[in-house]
Amino acid sequence: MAREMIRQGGRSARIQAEVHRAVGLLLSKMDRSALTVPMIADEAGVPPSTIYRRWGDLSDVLADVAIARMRPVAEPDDTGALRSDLETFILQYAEEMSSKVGRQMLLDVLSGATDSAPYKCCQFTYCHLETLNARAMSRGEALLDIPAVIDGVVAPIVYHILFADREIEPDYCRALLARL
Amino acid sequence: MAREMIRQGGRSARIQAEVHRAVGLLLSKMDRSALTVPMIADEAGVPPSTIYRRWGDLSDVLADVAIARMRPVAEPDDTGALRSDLETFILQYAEEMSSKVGRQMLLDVLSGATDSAPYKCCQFTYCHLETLNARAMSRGEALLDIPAVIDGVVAPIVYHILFADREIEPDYCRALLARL
DNA sequence: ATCTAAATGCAAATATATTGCATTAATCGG
DNA sequence: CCGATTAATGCAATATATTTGCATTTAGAT
Repeated sequence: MAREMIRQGGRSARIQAEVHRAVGLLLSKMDRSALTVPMIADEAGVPPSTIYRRWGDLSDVLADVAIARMRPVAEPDDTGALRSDLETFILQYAEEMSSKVGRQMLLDVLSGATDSAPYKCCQFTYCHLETLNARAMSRGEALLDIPAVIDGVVAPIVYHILFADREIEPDYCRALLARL
Repeated sequence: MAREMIRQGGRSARIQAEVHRAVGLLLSKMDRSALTVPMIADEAGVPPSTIYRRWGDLSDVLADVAIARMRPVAEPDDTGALRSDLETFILQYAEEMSSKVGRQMLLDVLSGATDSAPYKCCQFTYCHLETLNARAMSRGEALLDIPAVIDGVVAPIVYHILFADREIEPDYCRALLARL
């Protein structure tokens, strides 16, 4: 349903913020699988029908919240060299996503009805890497082959998080990086 | 809920089969997002409560059906050499999973309440590759590094299918294989 | 300030999910 | 093969969630 609001101001924005806050609060107190739309509505102080109309269903609300939470709030750390910038970013990414809530956020983004959400989500990663490249460029370093980093490092990490077939330790991430 | 039946025979097995058949039929006729448990129950000729009790909820039923459909029914094709065996398998895997229903099956398996389903699902791939290795061994060929194939080929394919950030063409798959 | 249509709130109607209890039938021990 | 045991089912009642029509509010534009 409506990801982009047609009306930006006042009440509409307030409800969006309240719903996001409510979901965040509830997720911190209870299991995701127990969450319901009426619950969120109650916590946010709006009638359930408002949520159903604006978002569609529970999975859409959760996808919307998840992508909002994944949106980068700050520039990636500047460690002085591309190689360490990349390692820092990858280790942080792996740590965030391999937690229970991280994996669930990924699944929420992927399972929502909004076709563009998964694409947006991986664009966040892409943009991060472009920032590292821009920095490297200003330092005169060789640049990353971004698709190669995605395929060779990010993809295996995400794969093993989603399929839960191995732990994601820092050493494993470093080994993937070393293969580049 | 109950993935493994305690009672294997007669009615119980018949209901399981009927529910799987019903889901398959309905999925071929309508959109996944429109599917409901009462609908499946009606098509399968059982009361909805039976489905709720045995599986839990809709996402569990779909995960169960998806993993059953992904379970390999036959040995992978034998093309006479490991390299071509692997290429054949990968191209086939990519084609099956990159379709709309393939992507949805992956998500159903990953999102279901059964913790073991995602693991089982990627074990199917792992076993396939082991079969190729066993064959290669009998031919006296060098063996695949299976984790490297998963990380270097399968993971990027799955990543791009799930995040829908690029088409999965055969040439792309071949390029991934070439990097090994 | 006024107008217009999007967004909301409310409540009724509908659909879905849960649960207790009686019944059926798969499995086990003889 | 037969009866005993109990998991699994079917049914119906109940609780919960979702959808919808309509009046009202309000953001954004003129």
